[in-house]
Amino acid sequence: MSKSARVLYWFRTDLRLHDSPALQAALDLKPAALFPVWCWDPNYVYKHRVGINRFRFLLESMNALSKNITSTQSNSQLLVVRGEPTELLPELWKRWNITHLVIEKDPSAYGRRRDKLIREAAKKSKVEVVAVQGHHLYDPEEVTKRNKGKPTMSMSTLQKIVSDMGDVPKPIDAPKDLPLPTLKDSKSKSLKDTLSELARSLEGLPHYTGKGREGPESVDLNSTELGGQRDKKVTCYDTVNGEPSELFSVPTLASIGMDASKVKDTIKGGEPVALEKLANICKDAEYVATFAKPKTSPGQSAEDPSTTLLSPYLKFGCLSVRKLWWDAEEAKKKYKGGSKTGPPENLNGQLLFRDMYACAEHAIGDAFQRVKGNEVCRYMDWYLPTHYDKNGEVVLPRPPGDAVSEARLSAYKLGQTGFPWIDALMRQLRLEGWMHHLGRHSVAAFLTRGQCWISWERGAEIFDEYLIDWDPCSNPGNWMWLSCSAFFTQYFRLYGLATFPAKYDKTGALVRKYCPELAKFPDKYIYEPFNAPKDVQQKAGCIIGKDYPFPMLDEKATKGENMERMKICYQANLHGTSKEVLEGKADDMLKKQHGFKDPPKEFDWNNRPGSKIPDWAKAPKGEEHTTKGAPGGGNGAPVKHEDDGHDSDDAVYEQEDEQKEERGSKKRKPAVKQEEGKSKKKK
DNA sequence: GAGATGTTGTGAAA
DNA sequence: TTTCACAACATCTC
Repeated sequence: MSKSARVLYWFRTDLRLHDSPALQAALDLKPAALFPVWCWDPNYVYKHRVGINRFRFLLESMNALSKNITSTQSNSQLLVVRGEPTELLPELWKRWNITHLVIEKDPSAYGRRRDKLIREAAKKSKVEVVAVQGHHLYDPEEVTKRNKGKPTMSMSTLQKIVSDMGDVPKPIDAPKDLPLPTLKDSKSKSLKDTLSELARSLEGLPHYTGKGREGPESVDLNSTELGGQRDKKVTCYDTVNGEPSELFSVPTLASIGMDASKVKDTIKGGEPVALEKLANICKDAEYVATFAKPKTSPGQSAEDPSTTLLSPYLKFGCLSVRKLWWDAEEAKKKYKGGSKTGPPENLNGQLLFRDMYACAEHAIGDAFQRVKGNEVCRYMDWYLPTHYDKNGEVVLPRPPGDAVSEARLSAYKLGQTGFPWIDALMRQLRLEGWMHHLGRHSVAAFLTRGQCWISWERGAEIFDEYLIDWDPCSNPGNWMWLSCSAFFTQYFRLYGLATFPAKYDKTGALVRKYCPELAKFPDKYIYEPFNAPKDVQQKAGCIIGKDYPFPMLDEKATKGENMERMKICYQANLHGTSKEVLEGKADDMLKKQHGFKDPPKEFDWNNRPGSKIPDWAKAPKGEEHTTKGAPGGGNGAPVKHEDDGHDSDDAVYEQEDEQKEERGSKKRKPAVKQEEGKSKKKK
């Protein structure tokens, strides 16, 4: 049987050749032919929020993989076909006489939904499917089974389960040879011949014209209308297998309608880069052996990170998680110094957290990315929640929420909140597609339970769009953690917008880098330039309220109100699957029972022009500071943005004077007036 | 049922 | 630099 096996190896979550148990399983079939395929899925192009940086990283990784395949087998390469996998793959099986489809298990909810359809199609086509776990340390399916179908909600739970599952498997080497991707009666002598033959075999296939099978057909989540980064036409689906001059080639950024000049490619994709980075990290045995995540500084940039910055490579499978695990173990052994760190704070512990979120997501499914229907997610009456239609489908674009929250979300996304620490982090994210884990803590807590009281779903969407390493399990998992919706409950622990970064870097290097308009402020005021006396601001060449925005809210006041509000929500003890939540009555109930306040109503944008904000940090032309195009849509609230910052000088000085007066009493002037009357709990 | 524990808070006091 | 109160959560162990 195995002699005549003809394998289609479908790459998805595993853009590598080293330590790929699935690829090994394919080779174990001793196939007569092996087709290394990437199906350029329109659902990923249109129906997932993916920004330029993640697409760039993915395309680089695909190109690197293709090169790697060719250097292993000169007459092979990554065969990129463009179309809906459920339609296209069955055609390939038929035309290439495929007997086996081999895949690395994709444990995400979307992956499982897609693969279920593929399995059904394969059954009809009499193609055998071989699916092998390889993306995590342990198989989320197996862990969930051992946890009786329940989500793994704590590190100790996960550790207890996996302690019975044996060691993490040792990594295996990359194959030294690969079978050829040739047709049964092939006469090809070269890669070029092979590609031509394969292209001829696909003649007559219609090219894909839709926007993916998932969700409403017309919706393109990455279009600029919906706040995305696609401003040009998608052309990658004009052919099934690429242009005749570059058959089965990796698409370009331009062909997915995105402009590469808009991002900074600090983090390069690909398996070779990943392996080199890992080797360099493991050379420093002390670093690996004493690594303690909470002690690493969020104030360092991607060029000189305090962490490994390997997450993007794990996300796309450019790096095997088992290789990282065992190389770290080996490095640790070499360290003869004092005390070594252990899980959960060490490197291996970080990988265990990744598994914990994957296993939790596996048990919950699609709802893991949302509040509603998510049994582990505590319900809070956040502003800007996700809306659903009568059929329970998410409404896109999202109907507008209150104007102030929309405006705050927009400023947050652009890094123009008036809080340097938040703005530097958000601009770093937008520009480079990465942010230190503790920086993510800061901005996530700020948006949700800390200051803005905006749903973590909105924050997760922004991360979804900008982060290279976005992961369907870790990202929502961490947003629930930081918003105290799940996994973590100590809501009285909150990150200060100046105190927390100052713990790591009193000089504010990250702020100076990403908020250059603030670069000349003395250390004392770098995280709170709005507290600097007027002469200091003048000397720094940056007047707050004119060259850099005034803070968009009062940090301490919102902190106090929101903490009280968290307490009330915890007492109400509603979750995503509570009856009141599913029936849409939770907000009214909470409001009635606990006297919650309405959303804030005033937002004085005239005092937030920010004329010295660098061009790259500004909103795209025509979308300056409008909530139109906020993630998931918006109401286009009347938020004004003055590019030159001179139109509203009177208002600026008025505010500055008030600020000066209040400085004596160490109280900051909030940009948003406080609501009349405090919320009162009834107990 | 009590007490300890939980990767990653803050600010004052010792 | 370390320790503890803050006002207080859920979960795990005994």
